[in-house]
Amino acid sequence: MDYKETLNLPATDFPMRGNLPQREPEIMQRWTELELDRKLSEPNQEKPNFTLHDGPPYANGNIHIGHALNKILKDIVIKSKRMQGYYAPYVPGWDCHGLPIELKVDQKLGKKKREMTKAEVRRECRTYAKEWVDIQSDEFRRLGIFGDWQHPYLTMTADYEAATARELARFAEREGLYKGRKPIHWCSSCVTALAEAEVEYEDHTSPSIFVKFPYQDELPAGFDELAGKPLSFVIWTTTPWTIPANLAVCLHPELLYVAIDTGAELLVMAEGLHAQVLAELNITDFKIAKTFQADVFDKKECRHPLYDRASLLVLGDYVTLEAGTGCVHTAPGHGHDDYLTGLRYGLEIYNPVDDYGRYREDLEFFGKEKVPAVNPQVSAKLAEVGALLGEDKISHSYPHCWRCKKPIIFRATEQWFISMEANQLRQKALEHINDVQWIPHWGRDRIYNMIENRPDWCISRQRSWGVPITVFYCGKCDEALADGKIMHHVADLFEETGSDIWYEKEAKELLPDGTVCPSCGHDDFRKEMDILDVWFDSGVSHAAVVEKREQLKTPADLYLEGSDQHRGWFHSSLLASVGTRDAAPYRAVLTHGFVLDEKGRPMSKSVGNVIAPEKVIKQYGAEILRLWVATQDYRNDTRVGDAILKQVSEAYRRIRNTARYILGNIHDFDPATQTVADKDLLEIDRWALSRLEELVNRVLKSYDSYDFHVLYHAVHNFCSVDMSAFYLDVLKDRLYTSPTESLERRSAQTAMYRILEALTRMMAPVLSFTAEEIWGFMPGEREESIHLAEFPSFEDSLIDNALEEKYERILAVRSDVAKVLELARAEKIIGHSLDARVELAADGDLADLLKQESAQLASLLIVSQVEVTDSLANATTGENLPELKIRVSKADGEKCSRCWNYATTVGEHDDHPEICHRCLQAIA
RNA sequence: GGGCUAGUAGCUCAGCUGGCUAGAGCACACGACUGAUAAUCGUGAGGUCGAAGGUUCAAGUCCUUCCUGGCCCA
Repeated sequence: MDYKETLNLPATDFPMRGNLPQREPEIMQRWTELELDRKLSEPNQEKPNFTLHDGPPYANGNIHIGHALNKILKDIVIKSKRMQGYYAPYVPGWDCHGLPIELKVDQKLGKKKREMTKAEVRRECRTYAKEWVDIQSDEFRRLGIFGDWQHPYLTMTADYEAATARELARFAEREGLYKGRKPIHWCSSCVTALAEAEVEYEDHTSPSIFVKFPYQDELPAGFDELAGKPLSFVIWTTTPWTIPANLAVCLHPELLYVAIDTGAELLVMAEGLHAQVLAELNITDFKIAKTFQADVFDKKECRHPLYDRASLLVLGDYVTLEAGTGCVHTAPGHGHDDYLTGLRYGLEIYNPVDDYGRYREDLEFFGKEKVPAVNPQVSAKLAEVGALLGEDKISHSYPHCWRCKKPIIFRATEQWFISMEANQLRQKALEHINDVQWIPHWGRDRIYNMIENRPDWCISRQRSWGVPITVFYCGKCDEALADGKIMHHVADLFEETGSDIWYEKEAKELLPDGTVCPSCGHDDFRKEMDILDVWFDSGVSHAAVVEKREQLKTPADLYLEGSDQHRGWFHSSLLASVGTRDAAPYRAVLTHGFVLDEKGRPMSKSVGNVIAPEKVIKQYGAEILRLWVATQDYRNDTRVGDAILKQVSEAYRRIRNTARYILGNIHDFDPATQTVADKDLLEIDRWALSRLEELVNRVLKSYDSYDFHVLYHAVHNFCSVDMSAFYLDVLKDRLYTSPTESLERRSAQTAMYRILEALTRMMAPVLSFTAEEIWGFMPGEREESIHLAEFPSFEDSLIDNALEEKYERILAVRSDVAKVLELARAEKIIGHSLDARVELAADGDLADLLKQESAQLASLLIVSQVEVTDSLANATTGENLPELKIRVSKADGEKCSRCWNYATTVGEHDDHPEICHRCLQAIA
């Protein structure tokens, strides 16, 4: 007789292999049919609201693995919050304005662009951005990200642009907006400002000159020995044309300087550079008159070598000994450091160069001359007045225009700024930083230091694809009209048609009727043609999105982005919100690190180590990418590569197979009618549920603290160690051989059902596809999607510590026995563990435990017989438990052909000579 | 150069306020099973906790310096 027919073996259609690349789209189809995105986005007043506000990715290009990490993390947060009973809507957004898109469109249009109006070019940009929004939207959804994909926010829609303009108006109303000057890259040939991305660096030969700046102030105390001879500070520059704009000479506050006595005069330069400089200047006959620290010269005056004005001595940390003299020529209108130094010392941001690269007409000696062609004349003039110490040529890397390939210059231009000091913006922002929970905590220091030291926020860009700065200029007196009320009026116009109207209508059509210039009374205006920095666009999303959408709560509970956003979005959002609302836009900020390759290097096309999400999805499935996110401690940098993904797939397989095995064993279980009450459960089943409850506790806490990798390891270990290697293995005998309706079988099924049910719920935020798949195979009544269900609640009462301690000891015995079984296996005494008979002896407590548990030990050890005795000769001593003695031999009796246990009762019955007594009863 | 940050077995992670031979899973090697089978079970081998100093009865855990990475600035 074939006794296999009498067994209850696992049976399920749940496939062992995930086949994720094919199956995931099918599951997504089901989600679409269930309208999950809509159901989960619908406003809900009954549940507490949890608002995670999405930081908008830039709408250009396919998503990369960093986007995937970011969105999956957000999705895990959203789903876990929802499963904890919150209403947690997710409104995805995109950053649509800005230079990269404008440049791409430029490229696409080519020469055609010259015949197009700004408004037409902007329409092209809009179309381009929308295309990428749609592509990225599909890519994100393919990752299993849930959200209101039908109603995302885009920074280029009319309502958003109107909101942006309003926030700018608010700054204007509070007098936080002002016009100032700042040096930017400028191409005099193209007559245009250039962004950093449009600048190419190439080798270029420049003049190299040393110039004396005569000291004209009183000597500091203790410098008497320098009196009597002319004293000069020596600077070095490769841009003689900026000398006319010089306003200062910068020294390092801590480096040592020397005064060199050449006989006729005294020259000051850094101590660490003097030998080199004097050699270049061919000065051989000198002595060091004095060595000193330069800070005593702070704010003393030199005289400009050409003009009748002072050049201030100032201090700056950025002065180095790499080149030059350690005394740095400073023209605040022509250099970045110079500019910042100028701001610190209250110097004019002076720029005598016009849009075409010509000196202003009134500049003495060089009026109307073109820079940098004027260089030789400047040198000659310096020589003429005796200020030129030396002249040479140098080849170095120099910025060039990417379009016309000509060298560019750095020159101060008129720009719009948000003041960090007006309304104490800086001070308030720093205070509000402390109201926010920064995760990890060091995010606080990071952003604090940045806000503390940053200059005023330059918000203007000389471009067209963006929100216009809604300011007018008087056509007569050129006074800027940055009036809050008028700016709100323009914002109202944007609300209807978008900001394109700025480019389509005349100033007077945009202004309220009867507007006149407050300073001259004139009524003819022109529009500002600069646009806003895109960081301002995204920085006001709290106003444009969170405050406006009824599903969202303000301030948002969480912003979650990469740690680069301390400088980016967290930063601009904080300033935009504090500047207009005196409050931070977020309660908590969570950051993740960057995705590196397997060796820890940043990914780049040139290195060829880029891992595209698309490829991972094709090869492994989006689920593996999601699980990968959960394996990593994302607060630090994370790594990804083939080996790591393979490892994640293996972990996935383990979890999937655990679920499959349980499904196979509960296929005939009806939870509504066959559940065994807690008090009637077998002991080991209660143990399993106790372990489960500890897992539930751990997992819920991990979701709460966003420690997803902790929960991943906990779940994986539970599946591998508690379930697969012990509980489910031990259960096999009972499940397969016990009568279908027996308490033994139903008790095991009750436990397994509850375990899988809880496990599935807990994994759903991470393994969103697989959890749904399992959910569909579970017996019993349930929500139509796992994503409409909630987490299991933690029941402290289900944890039985005494029981767990007992099983911990039994597991230690089991581990020691396994080692001895392995020895017996090596000696060919046994093959399968059921071939074995185990004798045990122990001292003290352990002896009591073994005797007490002797009846179920064979089952727990998965051997045919266990005998507990008081002492054992020729036995092996336990490694975990030195008080334990173990002896293994071939089991007594014959192997039962039904349950495969050895028993002396096999052969006792004439009708069923091949099976044991226990099986005989089971099939009776 | 500055701000922030990381460095524990091949990989992913534990290791709380310093205290038992530094743990887990995976991968690897070897073996078992063939009633979880493109699965499952067992055993084993892997770490001078980035390096060097120091504090302490005691340091992966505290301090100093250095090395190698990452992000953001310059």
